[in-house]
Amino acid sequence: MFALVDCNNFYVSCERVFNPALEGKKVVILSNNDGCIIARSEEVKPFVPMGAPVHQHLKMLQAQNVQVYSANFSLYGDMSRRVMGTLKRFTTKCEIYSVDEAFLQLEQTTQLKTELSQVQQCVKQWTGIPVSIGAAPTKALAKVANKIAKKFVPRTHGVYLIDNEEKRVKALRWMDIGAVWGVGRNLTRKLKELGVYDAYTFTQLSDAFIRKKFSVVMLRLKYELMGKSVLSLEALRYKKSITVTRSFEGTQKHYAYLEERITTFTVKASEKLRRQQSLCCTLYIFIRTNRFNTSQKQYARSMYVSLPFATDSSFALVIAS
DNA sequence: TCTGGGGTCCTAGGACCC
DNA sequence: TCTGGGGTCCTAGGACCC
Repeated sequence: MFALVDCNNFYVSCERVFNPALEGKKVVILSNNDGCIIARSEEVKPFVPMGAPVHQHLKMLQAQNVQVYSANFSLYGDMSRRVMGTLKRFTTKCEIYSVDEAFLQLEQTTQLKTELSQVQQCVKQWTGIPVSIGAAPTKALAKVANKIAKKFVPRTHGVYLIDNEEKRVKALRWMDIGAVWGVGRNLTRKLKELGVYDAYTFTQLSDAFIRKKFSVVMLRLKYELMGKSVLSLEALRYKKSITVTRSFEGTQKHYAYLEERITTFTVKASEKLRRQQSLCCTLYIFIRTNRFNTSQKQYARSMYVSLPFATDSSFALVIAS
């Protein structure tokens, strides 16, 4: 069985740990430059979409008396490590999937639900972060179970298992196709055109049809939703690419400024590289104008720099950049 | 006026080889 | 007038995720 442990409103929860007065209050967290809303407390979700530009919702935020915070990523990273560290005390079979999610691989026993409730309580007690847990025979189904755990908290208390055929079918019939893991906007549109509106209907399409109309990725998804596990736990993951990018505050017109920023980003990237004890042999540098500015001509340039030897040296990388 | 940042994987098509 | 077939590797672009 796979269990997906997902931190509730992670960034907001982190802020609440250090400022308990925010508990029960409406809170949003903003991206770099305070441009977008990247996290919302439960109370805010109904009226502010994820990723929304702040300036379009300022009045609403004020009217609803929402507490607005700039992101503190180093704090969130630290809290994430604490949560993951706690999970790893329960099992070594743990895949850190993102800053606020982890898959655990566990034996299917009659005690599983009780054990997962204990995990949930332990994480809350040790880190202050509330989590929801969904468990099922495959990763994709664990994702579905997690959605249910979160959606029906009064009944599930944040823990839900899909551990028999009846629950699996019921869950898939309930699940909107667009909410399934791996089905984004474009695939949703395509599937709905074919009359597929829920996850269960998707699993009724033939393998050949899925392979022909979509890709091997979607075929794997079908197997996963059918309860046949094809995605395994990836406990150790080294990043294959490391990125440092920023949007600038306003329009920049001086070459020297760009040069300084690129140097800074390159140094940051090489620090990340050394932290995971890797070397790199290619550098990619790109720049582009504000893509939301429709009144002026857009500009975008990029280039790859192949290094003569693999390195993690800030110096070598900055010279190359 | 103001719109984030960091990742993964797959596929089609071109270049090249025998 | 006729112009193969099969393979690999690389890259850009597109899809997705949180």
